[in-house]
Amino acid sequence: MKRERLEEVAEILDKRGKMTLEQLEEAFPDVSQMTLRRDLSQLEEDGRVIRIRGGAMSVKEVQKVSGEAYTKKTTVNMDAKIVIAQKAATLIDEGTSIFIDGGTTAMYLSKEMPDIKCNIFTNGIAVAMELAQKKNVDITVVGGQLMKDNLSTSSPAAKEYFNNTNFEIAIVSALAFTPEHGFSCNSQTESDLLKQVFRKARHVYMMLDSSKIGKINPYTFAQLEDIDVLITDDVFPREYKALFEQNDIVVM
Amino acid sequence: MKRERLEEVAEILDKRGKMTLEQLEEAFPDVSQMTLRRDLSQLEEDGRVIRIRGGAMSVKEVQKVSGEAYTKKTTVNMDAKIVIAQKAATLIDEGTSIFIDGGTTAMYLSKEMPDIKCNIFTNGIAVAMELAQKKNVDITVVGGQLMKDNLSTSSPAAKEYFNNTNFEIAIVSALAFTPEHGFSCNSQTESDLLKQVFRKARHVYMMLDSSKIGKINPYTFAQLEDIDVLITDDVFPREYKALFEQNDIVVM
DNA sequence: GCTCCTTTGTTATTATTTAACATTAATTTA
DNA sequence: TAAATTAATGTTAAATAATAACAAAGGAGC
Repeated sequence: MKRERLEEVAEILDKRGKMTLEQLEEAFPDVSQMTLRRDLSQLEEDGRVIRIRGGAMSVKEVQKVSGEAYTKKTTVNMDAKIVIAQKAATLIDEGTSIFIDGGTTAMYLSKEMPDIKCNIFTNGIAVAMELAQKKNVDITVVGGQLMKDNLSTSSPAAKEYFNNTNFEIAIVSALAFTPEHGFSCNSQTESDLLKQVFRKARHVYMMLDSSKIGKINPYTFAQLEDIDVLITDDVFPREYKALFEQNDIVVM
Repeated sequence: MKRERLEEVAEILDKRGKMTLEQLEEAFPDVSQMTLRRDLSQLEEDGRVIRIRGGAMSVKEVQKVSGEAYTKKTTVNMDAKIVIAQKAATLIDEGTSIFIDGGTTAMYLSKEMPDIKCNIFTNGIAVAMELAQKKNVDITVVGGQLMKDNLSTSSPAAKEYFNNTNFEIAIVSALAFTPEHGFSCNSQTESDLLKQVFRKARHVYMMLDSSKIGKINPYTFAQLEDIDVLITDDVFPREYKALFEQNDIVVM
């Protein structure tokens, strides 16, 4: 109930750019002003909205106003990534030990995830910061050199460390996929780390939005047979879907 | 006169990200609040600033906020910490290898720091995210369990890792200090980590705002003789200053 | 010097936000 | 399932901030 409303408020603000509290009250006649205020506070904490006197403004709008092209990866295929992340979030059970990577999809996943008792290992510091808001989640961050483009860390030492760690699930995404080259990324040490994670994980879930298909990145970290479940969006090509299913991969 | 001030207001806002009117008044003691308000109105029309209740925010900051998970923890003694951080930032030279801790003062330090070639090791993920914006800085994040209150990580494995790492400078802060109990924090593993860092650092700089004095936290990680330079604010008690200087510590 | 115009300061008014508490709904636990 | 706990919402009063309106001060041009 609250969750949905929050989402709606964010959406209408993204659409209209800027609204006064009065306008928001008109749009949501069933809740009090105070509740809307509280919603805005929360959206502000999530970085989706800026509160201004008398109302609020969507961050998207601010970016437009400032005239700067916002070239971050966070916007590429963002809607698909959110849907994928929401789906993945439903697969997380209480008490499990999970590895999550540091990609943008993982970032959305950590936002959507329920606040349940579980152990999460991640190499994404943005993911870690997001998860830090959930009080039941225990977080362990992989150490190592930070890559500035995707805010993820990796190191040979971390790979060693994971020798004696086990995961129920590893939820990762790739920067690129082709049937011949498998799933690939752009960092050697990250690739090594992920290979090690897969060795220790009981199930591997791959989040792959369709924009990644047909692309190749330098370091392959997984082939079709390494993964168990594929979570993707609805424009995922049919022939690829068949290919995955032939390899006993559940496609969602 | 007006033009210059407008420019200055815009600059300081770009730098500090967000300021209350009160802070602006401190920064511009010669003009009235109303004038500053009018300045903000104008900057808002120019699209350089977003006015929020109680102050304003630079558009640049808004863009950052939208990318990051924004954990707002408006700090106690924030002004003192900023001054301390600014001072500490001047002590960083090109090409050095530096350890920075994960405290809030360190967070401000990473904002104020120049974008020069250097290697920074940190156990603070908020610090790491901030530094990620500087393209010349090479960042290594300490791995381990994340403490949600201060967004810092630590682990015995990280301590091992630092056995073969050297630092020119370690810049840290403490949660508490008394002459008898030394510098203390609230985490055993973090304390262990810092002790190890001090062993490998040529110089240790301690950032300590005066609100920390006379307090005690459970884990002592350093005594007076372990540190070389103390960076503090101007309400630091005189008798403590003498005490530090007796121990060959430079007080700034 | 004066006059017009811009900038700044002061105060009173208005509007918005926060805080505090009461109430209801939802979740957990026994 | 009911009781207990926690989270969400609503209501009101109090605090806070923003605006408006006007007065005063500073400058530029004559």
